[in-house]
Amino acid sequence: MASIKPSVPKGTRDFSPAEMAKRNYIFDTIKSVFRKYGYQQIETPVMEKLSTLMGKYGEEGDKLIFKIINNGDFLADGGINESNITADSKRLLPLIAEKALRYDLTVPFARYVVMHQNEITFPFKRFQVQPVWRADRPQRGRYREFYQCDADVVGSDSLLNEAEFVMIYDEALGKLGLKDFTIKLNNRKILSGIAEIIDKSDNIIDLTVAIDKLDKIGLDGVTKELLERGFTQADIEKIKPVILLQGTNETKLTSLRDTLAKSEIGLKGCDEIQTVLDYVADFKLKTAHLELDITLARGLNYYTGAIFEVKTNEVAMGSIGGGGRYDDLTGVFGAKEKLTGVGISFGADRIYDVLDELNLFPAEASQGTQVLICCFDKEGERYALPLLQQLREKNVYAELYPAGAKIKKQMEYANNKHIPYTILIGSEEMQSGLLAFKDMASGLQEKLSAQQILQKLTA
RNA sequence: GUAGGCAUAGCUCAGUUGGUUAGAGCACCAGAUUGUGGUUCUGGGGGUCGUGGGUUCGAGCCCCAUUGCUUACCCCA
Repeated sequence: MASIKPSVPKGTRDFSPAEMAKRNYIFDTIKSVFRKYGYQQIETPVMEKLSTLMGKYGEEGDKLIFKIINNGDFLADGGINESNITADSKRLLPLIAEKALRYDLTVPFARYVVMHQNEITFPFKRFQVQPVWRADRPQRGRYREFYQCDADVVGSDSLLNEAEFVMIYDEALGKLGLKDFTIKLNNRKILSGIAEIIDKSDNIIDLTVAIDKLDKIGLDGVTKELLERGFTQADIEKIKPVILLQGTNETKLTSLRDTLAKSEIGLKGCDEIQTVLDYVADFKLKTAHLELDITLARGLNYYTGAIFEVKTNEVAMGSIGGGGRYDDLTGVFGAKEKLTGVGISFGADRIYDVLDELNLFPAEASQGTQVLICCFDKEGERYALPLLQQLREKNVYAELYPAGAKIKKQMEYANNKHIPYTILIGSEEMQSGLLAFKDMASGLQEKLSAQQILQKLTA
C-alpha cells in the first residue's frame, strides 16, 4: 500500500497533553459553575437522526450539517435509480443518509426532553459539554469540530432563569480570568414588535438578519440591505430610531416603549427585558457588562424570547457564547404540552483561543507528575515500589521509570515532562536507606529517608 | 457558495535579476560526562523545494493547472 501523508480533516485538530490540560481547566471551571447553579450533566450521541436535525437551523444551517452516508450498499438499499439520482440532492439526501453529526447541543436536548418527558422532573436543568460539528469554512476562531458547554432549563417560564444565566456567564468567565466582556441581551418579542409596527411580520427573518449587521456595515449598509429585501423607505424611517438606539439600558427601554407603543408583543418584550435587568441588578454582576442590544438577532430561528450573546472586548474574536429562550422547540418532536426552554452556550474553543492570547492560563492548569523515581537496575526498581505506592496513597502524582535506561535518559524524561522532583535509587541509597532527592529547578540534591521525602511532597 | 494569501528539514522560516553540492534557529541522535536533566562545547542524521505540466542551456525562484492550508465575506461558538 502506498504510504499516505498523515493529516486530519480540515477544521479538526489533535489536542496534545499540554493543550488538554488547559482545555480541561476551561471545562472544569464552566462545569463547576453549572453544578453550583443546580444543573446536572447529560450526554447525547454524537450522531442524531438526520430528520431530528434538518429544518431546525434555517436553510443555511441545513447545509452545514455533516451527513453520514448509510452503511451497506446505499445505492441499492436506498432504491436509487436513474430518475432520482438525477433529481435534486434534497430528495436524494434522505435516501442515502439517515444519520448526521450533531450541529449543536440544544436540538438534541429538545429531542432528549421529549423522549424522556415521563421520567423528568420539571423544571429540568441540564448541562452538556460535548463536541459539535459544522461543515463551515474554517477560519480564525472557527472550527469544524468544536466543543459547546450548554446549560438549559426546560419547563419554567420564569425570567429568573434568564437572570441566572447572566450570572453564570459573569461568574464562569470571570473565574477564567476575563476582565472585560459584554453580555448582550435582546428579546425576540421586541424584534417581532418592530416588524409589527411596519406591518412586515412575515419578513421578520429578513429584518433581523439585516439589522444584525449594523455594527459591521453601518446604517447605510443596513438601509441598502433592507431595500433589497423588500422593505420600503417609509418602513426604514419608522424603525430607524429603534436601530440607532443609544445610551443606558434604561434610556433604550424608554425609547423602545415609545416606538413600540402600538405593538402588544413589542411591549411585552420590553417588560421581559426590564424584569431580567431588575433581577440581575439585585444579584449584582462582578465583571460583565450587560447591554441591551436590539441589533442582536442571531441566525437561529427558534428563539422566541430572550436572546444572549457574549463578546470579549479584550481581543478580536467572534462571540464566545450565546443562547436564548425557545418556546416551541419540543413541539416539533411531539411533546404533549408545550415545554418552554431557555439556555446558554459557552464556545470552549474560542474561549481557549482568547485565554491563550491573553496569557490567562494559570500554571496549575498544566500540572502533571510531581516526582519521578529513577533507578539503575532491577534491584532498585523493586526497592522503589513500596515508596511509589506510598506516594500515590498520599495522592502524590508519582511515576517510576522502568529499570534499564541510563540515568541521563531518565533525567531527560523528567526534564521534558516538567516533573519538579526526582528520586535516585542506587546501591548506595539502598544500603543507607537515604535516597538522593533532587529538585530539578534548582539542581540541588539531598539525601533523605523515604519518610522525609513523603513528608516533603505532601507538605 | 464568493474573494485574497501561502506551500522549502519534525517545527518556525531564510533563499539576491533564474546560475555549482538548497541554508539557519529550534527539535532529534551521539560524544565531552561508565551515578544526574536543564546550561555549555563538539560532531551527526535528516529535503522528490505540495503535486503535475510548461518556458529555459539551466527552475526552489517565471507561466499554467491541480491539491492542501490559511484569511476575509455569507453565516456562526
